[in-house]
Amino acid sequence: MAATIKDIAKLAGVSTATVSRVLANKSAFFSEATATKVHAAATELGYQKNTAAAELVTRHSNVIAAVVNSTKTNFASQIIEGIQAEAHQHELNVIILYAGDADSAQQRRALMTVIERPVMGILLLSVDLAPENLTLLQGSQVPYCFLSISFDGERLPYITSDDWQVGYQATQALIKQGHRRIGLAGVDRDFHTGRQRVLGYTQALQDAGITPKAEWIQLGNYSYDAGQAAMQAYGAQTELTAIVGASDMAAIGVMNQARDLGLLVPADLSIVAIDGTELCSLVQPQLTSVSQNFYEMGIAGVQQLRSIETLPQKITPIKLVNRQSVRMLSPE
Amino acid sequence: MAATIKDIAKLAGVSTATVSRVLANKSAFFSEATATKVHAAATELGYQKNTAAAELVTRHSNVIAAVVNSTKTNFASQIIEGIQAEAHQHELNVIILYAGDADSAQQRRALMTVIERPVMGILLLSVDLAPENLTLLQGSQVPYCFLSISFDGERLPYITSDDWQVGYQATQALIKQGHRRIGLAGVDRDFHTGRQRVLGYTQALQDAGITPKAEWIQLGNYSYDAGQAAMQAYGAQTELTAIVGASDMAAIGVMNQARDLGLLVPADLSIVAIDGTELCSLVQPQLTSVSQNFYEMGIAGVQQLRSIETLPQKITPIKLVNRQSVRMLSPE
DNA sequence: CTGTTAGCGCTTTCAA
DNA sequence: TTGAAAGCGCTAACAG
Repeated sequence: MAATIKDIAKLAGVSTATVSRVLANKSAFFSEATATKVHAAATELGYQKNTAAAELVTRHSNVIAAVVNSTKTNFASQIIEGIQAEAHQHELNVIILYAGDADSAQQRRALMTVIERPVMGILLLSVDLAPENLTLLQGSQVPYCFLSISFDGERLPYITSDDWQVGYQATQALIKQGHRRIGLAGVDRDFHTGRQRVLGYTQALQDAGITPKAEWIQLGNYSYDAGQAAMQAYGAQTELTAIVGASDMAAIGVMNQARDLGLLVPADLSIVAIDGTELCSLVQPQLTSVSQNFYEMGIAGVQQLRSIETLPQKITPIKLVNRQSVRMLSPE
Repeated sequence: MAATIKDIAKLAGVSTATVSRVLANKSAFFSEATATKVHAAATELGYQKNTAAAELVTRHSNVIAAVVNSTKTNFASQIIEGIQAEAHQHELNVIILYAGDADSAQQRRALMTVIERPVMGILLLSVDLAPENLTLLQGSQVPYCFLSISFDGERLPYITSDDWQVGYQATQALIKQGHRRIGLAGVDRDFHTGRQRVLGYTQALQDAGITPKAEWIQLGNYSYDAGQAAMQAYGAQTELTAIVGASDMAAIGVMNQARDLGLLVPADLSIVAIDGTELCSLVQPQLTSVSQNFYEMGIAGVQQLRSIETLPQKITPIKLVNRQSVRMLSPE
């Protein structure tokens, strides 16, 4: 049986109120003498505070919950690092929950575990909530903010990159190197994020006077497999000289499949990845990428939760990072 | 102000006890009629249970906390998936905390957040606890188990692979392909796990009549950088024909550095990685590995927590997975 | 089947 | 500076 403030009170010969005060360090509300007694008793009993009980009365919590869509999202860790850094700066603790990929039941489970307990806010990393779960979240009164995902009509609070720009800049980087037949591999057009990337991609081509063919865009779910499948669809004889991978994983899928088809990167095919996680510098050749600032997303997310007024949307910067997967194309 | 069972009780015209009963679905302790009334009232008020309050009285929690050493541990996600699968099977929820790499303060923070609240158990993934934090953990009365890490003298509960075997089998795999001058790159000899791997490696060589030179073993912290540094130390003119990477990351570091030195894998240098995460099939050539069963570690961890009797240690199986980074060496 | 009562461990007025 | 008392939201005897 764990010791409680009651036990301490008895041992120190004071009231529980006093114990509570010195333990909470409400200085100027107790004397040095009693403080010493109380602390002594506490250590003697190996006292561990029951924060849950305290939160029950203060109706206040210092934990932030980060809900992640799947263990496979390789950029999540960067966001989480940002969250932790900012949270710890403000004496906030963070817990992480995995909500599964597109599994409404798993999402619900994760949401429930945090909603049913006192948390000061919920950050949803790249999770596309099922409608019923969104209702649940909104009904919970807990402040929340989506990270690395955006929405169309609904006015949900989110922080992410400008996905249109992401698509545009990735494509433009290739155009600048002389490429004109450029694919886009592994995007998901079912959601806002993907649609924006497609739009940016298309616009970049059109601004260069290029009309993209429908088959240049290969849809998918941003995964390695999606990248592979896309490259298979393009085929060894593809007219494309460059491809934008919808994510790092997709880009790697494209690259490896290209190699299997006998295409060398970047000699035969240039690739730009979207995300810019450490994966890009792990593979050979290292992938040039449009890199998102995931760390800052995390920071901004915590700030959003802490701010009273909700300025619903925020955009974090992106930048092109040149590595080794793009080659300048000389005019044919 | 969120609705409580009191509100429901009032609205439904019953006692809070009854509300509690139907909401907890203690069937046979209430009539259909009242149940309907209560549920109606609950939905009308948008009631959300305060589980923290409930746990306070039942002194019971259904959440398992997984403490992970760092966001960079790339195999953690597999363990977590195992944990979740097993946990959900038993109506348990899981939360994850990051404890930082070797930062005692961060460790403490993570531990505190879970110890101060009701959790049914704590799983520590590959975290090497500072002595004072171990004391903290043990004093908390909460069941715990280490995963993917082992200890020497102390009788701490842990579940992991047989690291001696890991080292032995990785080395042996190379020997079987005709290699005799084999390095070990990126191991950390400061901890039990690393020491065991070194021992296994050494024994495998000796069993083949080979006496390893001291410089064949390059110490490090299992990271990409450690792998790179190791390969740099070996140098382009190395006598080694094969290297065991202490982790996937280390192996990739070795491989990329080797390429920078003009060495081709596996033509000039064979590599076996330890861990066998998806990283191994992402890189080119794909890395042959001694693969650990991380998913099963997660499952076993939850089972350990649920079992009354603590059978302190458990070993999960490993297996050699042949990919593309090892080449048979013809006799010179 | 249902209500009354007590109490989980803690904080916070209010009085002293 | 301290203690008594009330109560956070919930569950669990116990009695009816």
